[in-house]
Amino acid sequence: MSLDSNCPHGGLKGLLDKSLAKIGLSKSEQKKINREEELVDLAVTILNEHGFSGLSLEKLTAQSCYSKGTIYNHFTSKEDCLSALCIRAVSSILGLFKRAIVFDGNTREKVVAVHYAYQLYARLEPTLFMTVLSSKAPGVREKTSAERTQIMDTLEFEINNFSDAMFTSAVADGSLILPDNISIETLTFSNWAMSFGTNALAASAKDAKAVNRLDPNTLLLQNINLLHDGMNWHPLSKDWDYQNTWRRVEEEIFSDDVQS
Amino acid sequence: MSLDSNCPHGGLKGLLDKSLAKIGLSKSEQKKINREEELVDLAVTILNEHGFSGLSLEKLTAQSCYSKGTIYNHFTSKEDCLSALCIRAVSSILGLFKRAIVFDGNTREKVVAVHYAYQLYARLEPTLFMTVLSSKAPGVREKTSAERTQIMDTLEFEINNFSDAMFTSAVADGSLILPDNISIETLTFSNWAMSFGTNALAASAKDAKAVNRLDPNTLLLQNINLLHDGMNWHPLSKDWDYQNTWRRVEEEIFSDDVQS
DNA sequence: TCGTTTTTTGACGAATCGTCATATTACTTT
DNA sequence: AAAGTAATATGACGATTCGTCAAAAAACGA
Repeated sequence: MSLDSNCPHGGLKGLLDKSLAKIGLSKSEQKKINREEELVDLAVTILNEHGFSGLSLEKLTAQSCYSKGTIYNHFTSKEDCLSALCIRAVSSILGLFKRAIVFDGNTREKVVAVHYAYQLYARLEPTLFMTVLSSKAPGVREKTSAERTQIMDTLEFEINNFSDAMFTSAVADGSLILPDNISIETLTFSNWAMSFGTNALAASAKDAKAVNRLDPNTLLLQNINLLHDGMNWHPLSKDWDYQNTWRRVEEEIFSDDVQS
Repeated sequence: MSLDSNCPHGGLKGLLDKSLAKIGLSKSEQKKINREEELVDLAVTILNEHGFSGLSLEKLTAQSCYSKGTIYNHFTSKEDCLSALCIRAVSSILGLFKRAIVFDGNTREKVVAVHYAYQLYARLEPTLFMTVLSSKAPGVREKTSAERTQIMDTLEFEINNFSDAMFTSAVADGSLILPDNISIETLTFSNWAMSFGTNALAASAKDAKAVNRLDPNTLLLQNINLLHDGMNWHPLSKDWDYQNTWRRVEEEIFSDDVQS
């Protein structure tokens, strides 16, 4: 992302204030925000290099140009930092979802596109993807600052509404009829569970025989097709080539991201 | 489990050798095995009390009656210890599966019973349940001793065969016809992913709105029903009362476990 | 009983955690 | 521009954890 550094000892200090003071933000507040972004970027690097348990605020301090105190001024604890990474991850995912949903197709295809987006993120950023789960562990949540918990809740609310809306519009256009005793909320959760479960297992157990005996590229699509067929969502997979949809999503929406 | 202690400073030393020397096991080898069991028990306690990141071999040393060196004689690292917990978890789960599979019903009901067992374990031992995932993270696997990795692979193979066999017999009795391009292996994985995803999210995100707006008791059953219907597995959920199956499994097989 | 092998012990250095008194910087007022 | 005040940054510190290793103790064999 940003290669800029607010490093107090760096030579660029003050040169990059271009976008500060966008109404109501003091110089220092803006600086703090920039630095936080910078620190999260760095934390992502460390997370990818040293894995989950290798992430320490000690390392973050050492690799940044700031001191212990400053770091702890941003993150109240290692867990709080992890939650910041989680927020980064969920924001990115939501961004991908919003790109996916405009796919040109029927509602079931649009949802396939969203699942594609989810899987893409899990594949490109496997560790970051898993932070979403780890940061909800009791021990982590407790040590997360109130503000960050607030932000996470908001994000979660937004992603939930996004998902609910997909199924609501499918019901509206008649392609999906809610099964007995199954609510929109349940469908949102079913889709989330299947997609999360598939991606999590595919990522972390990819060496296991249960996983590597399967084709990773179409794993999620097959699972999602089974689920959507079970919801009796038209057109059913026997009547529509969702493999083709999958390819189209890749080409038409995410071709740039796949290369990287 | 075992309340016995092989503690070198304890007063019971040597009193409990009853079952030693079952062909080929020397006294000391047997002692080591007993102690390992004892240590894993203790590690489970610590894991449940202090959570995932609170588990340290330091604490294990302090709370056991052994010294640092002895502990490190059993577990080459904290991660190796975590893998031992994972093995404990998977063994327990496999045990529950074997109890569930004899449920008196059709093949789809039997699989529902197995999913019930999985969910039961996730509910009774949430942290231990999650070790199965955490212990597959790259950083953990690398630091796990070769012998333990071997054991985990064996267990995984066994649980996989168990699952494959369920679907094979469903195909054999005609209730399930394999959809196009869908293999037994894929079905095993789909079921695993859905069940794991549901249980993991239900456990770790139970405070989140996406989850707590739903009924936790039937969450998994609903998701599994959608999946099995999608597989076109007879009898379909519209033609059979799987809620009743769910209750029967609870009463007839796991009533003792539910209380505890 | 004595000597050899194996196991156990706990002290150690390195890394990490989170805190806090002090130093520095930024902002305001004159 | 200088002085004063408020906000921020610094890094030393004690506590905890990690994993190692030489020495002590126990187990074993003759």
